[in-house]
Amino acid sequence: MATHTHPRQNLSDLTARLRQHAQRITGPRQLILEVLRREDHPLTARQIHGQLDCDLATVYRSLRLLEEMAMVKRFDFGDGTARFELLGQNDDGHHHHLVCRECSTVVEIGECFSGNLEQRIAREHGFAGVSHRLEFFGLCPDCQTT
Amino acid sequence: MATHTHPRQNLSDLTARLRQHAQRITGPRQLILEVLRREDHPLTARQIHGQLDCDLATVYRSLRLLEEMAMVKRFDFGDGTARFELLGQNDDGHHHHLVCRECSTVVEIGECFSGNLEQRIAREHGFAGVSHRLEFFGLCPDCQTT
DNA sequence: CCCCTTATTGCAAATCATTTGCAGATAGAC
DNA sequence: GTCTATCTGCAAATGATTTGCAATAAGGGG
Repeated sequence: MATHTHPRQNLSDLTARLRQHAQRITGPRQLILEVLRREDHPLTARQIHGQLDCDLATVYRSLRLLEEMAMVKRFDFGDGTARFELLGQNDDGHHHHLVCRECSTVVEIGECFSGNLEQRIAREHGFAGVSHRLEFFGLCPDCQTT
Repeated sequence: MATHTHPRQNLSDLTARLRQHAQRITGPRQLILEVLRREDHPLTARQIHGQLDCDLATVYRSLRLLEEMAMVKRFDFGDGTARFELLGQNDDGHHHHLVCRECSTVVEIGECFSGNLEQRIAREHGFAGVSHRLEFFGLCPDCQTT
């Protein structure tokens, strides 16, 4: 099954990480972390906001902060809306997704192509610090039968 | 060097393709094709509009049309702005880019990981018609020295 | 070559995701 | 409890992209 990467960390671990960065532990931030912890798939800011009682702008601000602290990772499925996932303590969050073109179901993909390709591309073009963004799209089992 | 895929097709070839789809050959459309043909890297709608004398909305509408006709391909570098490239006659446009995080210079990448990975992922999760989106990001030679 | 129908354009206003200014609220140090 | 820098809520701004609508132009038919 979806081998997700969240060690199901508890809230106090999360707030501790927040505190380390000299950030305040506010109500909204705890709520956002709870929502992200509860769901194990990428959520949009709007989806998170829907399960909360705070301003949408605060959700965006908090997500941005959490992203800078490497507590959440931002994903882009090319539909013009960013998705966010909680990152584990020592998780660099490098993984990809398989997204259904029809119903937007998301499956997490652990695998990736060999790092060789990336290194070769970097070398060939003289680029440094090369990373990549990779997502898969297709029709999920349910949507095929429809 | 950038082995780009444009066969440097001429305008009449392009308008012929337009005509085949029962679309009218209008001034703006010809202009947009000319701009895309001249530049061999992905352009934003705004950049295209900057080299033209027609409404920005028309540029968006035309690009969407051309995309549906598979004459241009849309790319997403994750900065919230779509880029467009002209496609060759029998080009499916499948290639990737290496984008400089600093100056946004774009290098076209012909290579891709083996299709095996994609097929295995599709099979493992029961998805059909799986495709992928892959872009590389890094620091170009110029921006490293700065 | 003109006419007519229909596709297309320009313009302005609408959307949508996301950001920002600012005044009032509140964590957390003392 | 006080105090101050950090947050939040709210409203307005931004930027990419889309859309409604009346005016315009492409291209087939005569």
